[in-house]
Amino acid sequence: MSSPSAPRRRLAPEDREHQIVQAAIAFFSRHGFDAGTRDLAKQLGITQPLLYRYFPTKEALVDRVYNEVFVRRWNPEWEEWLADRSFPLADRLKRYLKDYARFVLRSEWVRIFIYAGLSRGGINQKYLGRLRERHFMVIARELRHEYKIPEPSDAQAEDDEIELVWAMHSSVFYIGVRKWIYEQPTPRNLERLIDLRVDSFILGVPRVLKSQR
Amino acid sequence: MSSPSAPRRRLAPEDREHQIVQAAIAFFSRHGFDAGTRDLAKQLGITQPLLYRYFPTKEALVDRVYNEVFVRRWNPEWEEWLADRSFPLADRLKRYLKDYARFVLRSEWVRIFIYAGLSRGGINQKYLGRLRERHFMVIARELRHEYKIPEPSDAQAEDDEIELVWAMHSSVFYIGVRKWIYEQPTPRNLERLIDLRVDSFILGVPRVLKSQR
DNA sequence: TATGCTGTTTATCGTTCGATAACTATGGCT
DNA sequence: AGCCATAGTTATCGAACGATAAACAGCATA
Repeated sequence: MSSPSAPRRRLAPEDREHQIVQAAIAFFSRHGFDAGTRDLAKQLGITQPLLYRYFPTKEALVDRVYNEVFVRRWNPEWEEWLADRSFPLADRLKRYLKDYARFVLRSEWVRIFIYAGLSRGGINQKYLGRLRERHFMVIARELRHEYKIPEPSDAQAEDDEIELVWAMHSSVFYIGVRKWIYEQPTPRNLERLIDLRVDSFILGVPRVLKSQR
Repeated sequence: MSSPSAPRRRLAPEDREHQIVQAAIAFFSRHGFDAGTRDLAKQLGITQPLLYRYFPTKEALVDRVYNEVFVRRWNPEWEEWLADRSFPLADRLKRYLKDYARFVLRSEWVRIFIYAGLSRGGINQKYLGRLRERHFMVIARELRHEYKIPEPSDAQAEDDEIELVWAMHSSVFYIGVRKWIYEQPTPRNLERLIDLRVDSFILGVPRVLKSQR
């Protein structure tokens, strides 16, 4: 609770704006983007019209939230880790997925990503395209290299590879869905879950791909 | 479009109620449960207050939608298929997952399930509990039997099994998330995707579990 | 200490929401 | 053919929404 008569505090515009965006991320990720601007303002300890000094419409604030969450915070090192052949692929995958999970398996990220898909079809497609191009394709290539798998002969075989990467990758993200969307209890040590998934991926997928060719 | 002046049609109450529920499933799954009752009524070609003759509140209608989608339509044969040792486990898993996918990988089901989690924490926990008890535990047991894996020694080892089943199972459901939430193009033949996932599961998971014990 | 810019609040508008009450008219029945 | 129970409509309420205009007040500057 704030004090009974909160003193009116003047902030520098960039500070206030940053504060609003951060609060909006937490607020909308919890209550959805249909939640009211008055409740958001109350959470900030400011009045509702003040939001409109910093954002012309609610829509603009929502756009800002999406951008803040998806466009920023993307670690360019991930791609380098995955391609670094001085480590076994299993280790690279574990390192990558653990850091990626640390970044993405948070309440706000998971929920906003899902909200985005539900209410604005296509807003996460840019993100997913980047994921496919910069991570999945690299993983597929490295997998072929390390396990001497023939190059895909046709588009079908190419899809198969990506699909199996999707399966492993999404099974990690889905841990976040279980926790933050379904509110299910999740095994405490995430690193172990990732190790298990990567190990079974490494043991299973190369043999499946070889048997297909 | 309906004709300019639609004649007022009187339906038997049970017919009208059924019609409303079906339309509500389609409508709310597309636009979310915050969408207005007036638009739903328009889609039905009736007026908004008529909805309140059949459901006391919007909340009641929403509850009805959840029940219709999750509680009904559950094939009890699934559990039998999974436990039927006259077939190899791989075949059982493929048969089960393909039928389960046919049931669950539809726009309304996927979207309503996700909406349910987002706005009503815990409403899908009953469903997920059933999934765990009746499918995941059976799969884990059959896996141990077919691949001569020692019984789990502690709760940790038990969780590991379930987690690896989760990984495969969720990677199938996630195909629906990609298609109906992210609106991504998805490889046309779903059966092949399931075959790939099950094969890599069967090749990878037993070896991971054995190496853990 | 007085001034002026501007960050912030109060008051309020028009719209849309879920929900209720009163009126209308359909179609099975005698 | 006429009756009447009730399915369905029209009209409307109060609350909550996004957004705007005008009044207020904190704080750097002089």
